[in-house]
Amino acid sequence: MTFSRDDSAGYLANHLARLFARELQARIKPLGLSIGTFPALLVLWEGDGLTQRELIAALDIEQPTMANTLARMERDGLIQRRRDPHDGRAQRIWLTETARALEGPATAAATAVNARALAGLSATERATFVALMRKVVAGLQPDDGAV
Amino acid sequence: MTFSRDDSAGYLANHLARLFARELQARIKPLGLSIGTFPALLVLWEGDGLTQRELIAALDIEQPTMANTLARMERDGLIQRRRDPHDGRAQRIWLTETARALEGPATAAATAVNARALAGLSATERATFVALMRKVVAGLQPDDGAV
DNA sequence: TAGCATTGCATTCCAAGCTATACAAGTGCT
DNA sequence: AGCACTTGTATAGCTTGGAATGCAATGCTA
Repeated sequence: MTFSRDDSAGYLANHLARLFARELQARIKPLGLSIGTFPALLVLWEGDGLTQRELIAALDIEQPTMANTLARMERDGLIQRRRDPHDGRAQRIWLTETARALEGPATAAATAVNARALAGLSATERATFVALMRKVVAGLQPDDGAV
Repeated sequence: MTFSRDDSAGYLANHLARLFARELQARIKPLGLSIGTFPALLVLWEGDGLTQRELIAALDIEQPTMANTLARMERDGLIQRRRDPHDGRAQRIWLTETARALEGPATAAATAVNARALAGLSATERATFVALMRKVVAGLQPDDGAV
């Protein structure tokens, strides 16, 4: 009775994420983007001027990871950081024109990746798949040591 | 019509994998293991004496990643590498007693993580979830530029 | 059998994620 | 005002993942 990788949700989730990452990277590299910045951009395209803390809350990323990602984004001309006038600790994050211009092509690339990934599933299966992932994420999210 | 993270299979897969990784790491760190070695160990527990190339094929990991992982495993006393007598390029990978002894506790930890992750799903949902992940992985796997 | 292509692995360099830690700016209390 | 506490970021150091490249051993073929 060995532990079977292909029956393990965790193993499959890891494999799945790597495959998605490979696909997405291939498609957005030509745009000058890398996958780590993508989640942050998705949030900022909806509205920028957020603090690092707000981004973290939206994305469930650890703070040092986000700090690091933002540093790369600033280096690569995707964002600017300006101190919050009311709170000297915080910085508000603003997209550059470059980053704004990438919203269309970048989300199109992500949509294409999702489409390719789910190509083998029926419409019902796709909906089920996404719903189940959402459910598992939600259940795993907090320190749900609930009774 | 913005791109919605929580409707995106790719975003969810990434989030899911991070949550699984956090959980598993917490549980196997006390054993002296880290998550990157886990897939390799699962294969080797089924039978060692494999080459790096064979491990890579089993796990769909890039070669430099595996080389790196194996180097850490050797450093940490989990494996030994011995040259293949018939092929001077290849090395065969053998588990140490330490690594062998960890099979029980480590797979128990992974099983516990899976159980916790899927706790909110019915038995049917669990089966569906795993089956769908497998299907998407399979579809994404090759360079399926099929006509 | 000499030359070339292939194979197996290592190395370098980078991104992206994490933990642990540090530190400065704000807040609250006295 | 002074102090402790909290909050927002940054830094150091590690793991895990990949691309690009190098190199030695092997295999193939003319």
